[in-house]
Amino acid sequence: MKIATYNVNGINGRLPVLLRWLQETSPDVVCLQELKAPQEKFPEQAIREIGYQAIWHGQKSWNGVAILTRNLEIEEVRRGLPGDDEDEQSRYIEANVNGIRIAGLYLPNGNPAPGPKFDYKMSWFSRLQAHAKELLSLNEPVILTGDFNVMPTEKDVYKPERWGEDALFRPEVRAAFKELTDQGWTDALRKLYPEETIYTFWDYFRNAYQRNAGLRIDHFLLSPQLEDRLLAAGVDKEVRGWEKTSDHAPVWIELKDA
DNA sequence: ATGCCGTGGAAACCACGA
Repeated sequence: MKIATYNVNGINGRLPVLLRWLQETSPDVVCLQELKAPQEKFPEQAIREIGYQAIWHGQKSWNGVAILTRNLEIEEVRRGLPGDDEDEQSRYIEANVNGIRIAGLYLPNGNPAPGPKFDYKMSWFSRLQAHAKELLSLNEPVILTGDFNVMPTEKDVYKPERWGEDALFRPEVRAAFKELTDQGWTDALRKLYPEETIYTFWDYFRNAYQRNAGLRIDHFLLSPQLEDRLLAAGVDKEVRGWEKTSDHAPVWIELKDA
């Protein structure tokens, strides 16, 4: 089973790219972030026509997350991360698919830091840690995936010395990510490629993609029940070079059948 | 070092992203 995550940066503006990528790579499950569309503007018909069903949590202008599947039933478990009833932002959706609990997330950016946006990021992060702990206690196969807006280590940044104060790389953010993984989650891409330079995002300007000035911020975290089922993982880097493309590239893993 | 690009929505610019 192939599972992918893709921050599309506007699902309607990006629809031709998304459909082409889905048709060329045929992932079984896809988590999308940054739909930037209200609930009723999700392009369900176009996605259905190429063989995918979907659940989504939209929001006007910003955020928005979805889970797509091909020939697999989606049983939605929750939308919205627990721990703050006041949080209106659409950044989290969770479902059971083919015996796996899949959480698709879009962790807040947090810039500028310090400030209220950074505080929101850190509080969202602690809510995620708390919920992730709950999910681990199920002792079932669970995947946390999406745009974490965190480069976990210096290897994940093209120029780490320039990013130390940034909300994606500040020490407390990296510490929060480590605290999360230390619960027992496996960073799937790093497990298979411990030393490689792997990026999932390149800025639109300064020819970042051409210079490979990238960041690794889209991740797959696997519960212990999935560790031995990880067959392969990668980044569909060429998609970042397409016309009218997102600033993120799709990331995927392949799992052995249970 | 930096929103230099790009999106969406409202308004003919602004908020936001990483």
